[in-house]
Amino acid sequence: MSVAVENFVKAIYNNDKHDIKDTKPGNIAKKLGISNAAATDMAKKLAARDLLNYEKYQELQLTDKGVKMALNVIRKHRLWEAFLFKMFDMSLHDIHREAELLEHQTSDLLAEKISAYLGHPKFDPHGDPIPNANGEITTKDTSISLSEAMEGKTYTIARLMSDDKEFFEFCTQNGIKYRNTLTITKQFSGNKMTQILVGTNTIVLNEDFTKNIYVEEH
Amino acid sequence: MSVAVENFVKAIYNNDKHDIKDTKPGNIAKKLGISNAAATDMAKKLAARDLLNYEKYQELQLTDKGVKMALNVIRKHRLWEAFLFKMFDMSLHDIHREAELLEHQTSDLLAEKISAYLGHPKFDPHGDPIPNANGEITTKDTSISLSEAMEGKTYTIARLMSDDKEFFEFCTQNGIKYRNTLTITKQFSGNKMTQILVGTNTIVLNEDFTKNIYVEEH
DNA sequence: TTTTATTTTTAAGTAAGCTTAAATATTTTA
DNA sequence: TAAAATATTTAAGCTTACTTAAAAATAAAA
Repeated sequence: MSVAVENFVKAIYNNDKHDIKDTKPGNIAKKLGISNAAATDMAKKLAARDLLNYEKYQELQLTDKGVKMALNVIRKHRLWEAFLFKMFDMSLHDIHREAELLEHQTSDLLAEKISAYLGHPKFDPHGDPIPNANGEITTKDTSISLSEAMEGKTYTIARLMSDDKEFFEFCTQNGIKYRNTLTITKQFSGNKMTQILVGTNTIVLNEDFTKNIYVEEH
Repeated sequence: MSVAVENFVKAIYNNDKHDIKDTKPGNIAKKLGISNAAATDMAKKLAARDLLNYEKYQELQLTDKGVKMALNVIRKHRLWEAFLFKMFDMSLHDIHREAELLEHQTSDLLAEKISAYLGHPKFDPHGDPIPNANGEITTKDTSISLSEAMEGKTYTIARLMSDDKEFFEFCTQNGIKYRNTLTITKQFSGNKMTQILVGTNTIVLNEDFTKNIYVEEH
């Protein structure tokens, strides 16, 4: 299974989970930074390998086999994140970047060794759940996007979902991290801007940032 | 720099160091498990990129740039070996296999973090020297192949050079490991067979194994 | 030294993973 | 609902990293 295939399957899986459901080739292409034509092409090839269902102009749907592959890669990614986070003093963004590469070159054996070393953690440093060796996520996710949360309420940060370096730098600088607490002090004009309180810091976020922050009721 | 290029350059470097010097495409091809034609092809391409000097029917010679690339990859390989060896209970062969993959997906930053964590080690678990971040090997190598060592003498094991799983299993089972001591008790018919004493074990090795064991005078 | 065996090189071809440009279908909006 | 905008697909083409088969050169053996 090549890097391109693993990334394609992973992109569909992640998109399916977290975006406004749009798994058509164009949207996957955008996530992967490839052309629409390349994505359509790949979709056809993966359909032939029973990793996804493809019908012209329709959404791409992973088969069980495709989901299994995605979860296997995601497991390795998140284990690497947890491991690097524990071992080395590196930014969340740098850790993410390393994991993005290492995930494709990690045997199931090594993944298991890392998992055991960490005490089989259920979450990575962003708060994302780590699938077990069978590709099952045993924790249930009750988190909501901060852009959908309610003014006046206090939440626990459940996940930080982003590939963007600036987002993580911003979070680090402002105490926005996994398991910290925040309160929504004010929402402006249809949730386009959100004012939050983290520790003693009052911060105003726009939607580009709030949509990446997932929280749970306190 | 692709995996194929890194492995090609690495194969020339390693071969140049340790084999009866033969860096012609055919020999490199054999090491990499590709066809002679593919190796010739690659040699021409890498010559165009100033990584090696290529002249028809002649030995391939790495340029300074090529050596630098090789040492950068080798550094990452050996750091991973040292790191995995320290962290996890895995066989030397499994560790080698993981490192063979991870070496190509490791940033200089991560390599430096691993090196620092280990206290900037000078040798990996096979006894191979680890180049520093500038691609310099600061230790001088005075080891010789066991197949060239002398009967009756006692040596310290300096390096175990092999990709072969059975070789490492054999070594592990018989106490043949980095920094252990061995004595050559008998040599047979022009060094084709060598009898050694390791701890309380007497072992007879054929040349396929002795050529992979490097030793230093005691 | 000449023949034979081995290597190296060239040539032609393949698969994966991309690209751009044009054709076709779908979606939006007026 | 028809026109305009957008997205998807098809088609043609490129690069990398291989392959096999044949030609050419080198190395070994008689």
